[in-house]
Amino acid sequence: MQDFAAQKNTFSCKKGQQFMIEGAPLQGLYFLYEGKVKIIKTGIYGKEQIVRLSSEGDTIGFRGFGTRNRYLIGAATIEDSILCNFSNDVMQDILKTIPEFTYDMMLFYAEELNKSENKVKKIAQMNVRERVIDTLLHLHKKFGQTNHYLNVYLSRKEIADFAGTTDEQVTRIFSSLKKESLINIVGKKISLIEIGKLQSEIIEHTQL
DNA sequence: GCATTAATTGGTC
DNA sequence: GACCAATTAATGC
Repeated sequence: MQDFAAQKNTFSCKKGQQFMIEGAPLQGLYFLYEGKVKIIKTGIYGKEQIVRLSSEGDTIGFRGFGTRNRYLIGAATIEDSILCNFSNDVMQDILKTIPEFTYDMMLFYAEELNKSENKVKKIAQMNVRERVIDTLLHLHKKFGQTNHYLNVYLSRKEIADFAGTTDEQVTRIFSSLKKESLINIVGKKISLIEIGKLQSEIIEHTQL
């Protein structure tokens, strides 16, 4: 494994930088050392859909190697990040040489596919308010909360892209949630006050 | 400090 | 619930 680890290419990215572009030729697989990244799919009208978010230790671009020769998704940093890149050749060597790694990879794929299916279901079945709440809960689960504030700063637009709606809707839902004292917002910092209530609101409507 | 961008709010379809 | 417009707040230079 040491041999393979030597063949990586580490680089850093400033906030908002797109390092993986839709339609660009494959450059292997990325590993996120530090920072946060959003995975994007751009629609025909220039609308972005955030497919998933990645934090430290996540693998990015795993859908894009081996099969097709171009990426089907894009990725951009949402804060200053450090990434490293493994080329296709290196990846294939690793997969063919280390069965344990390949097995872990397979479990990882299965897991991600499951998450993806759940997300599709959510977008299709939940209303906007529920999707925004779900996004907040996801952020809470993924990045955690310190001093009662989420450890991630996303613009309204980015939250909208993730929830599959528009930034105006996100703003409106934020204000009503704030009025209901379910969340609190100070600048870009978001605080989930009544996590239990937020969760129950989603579950009630999901299990109908 | 000024200019650009993001957030908020109201309105229309 | 999306799109547009106007105002205000925040941010970059």
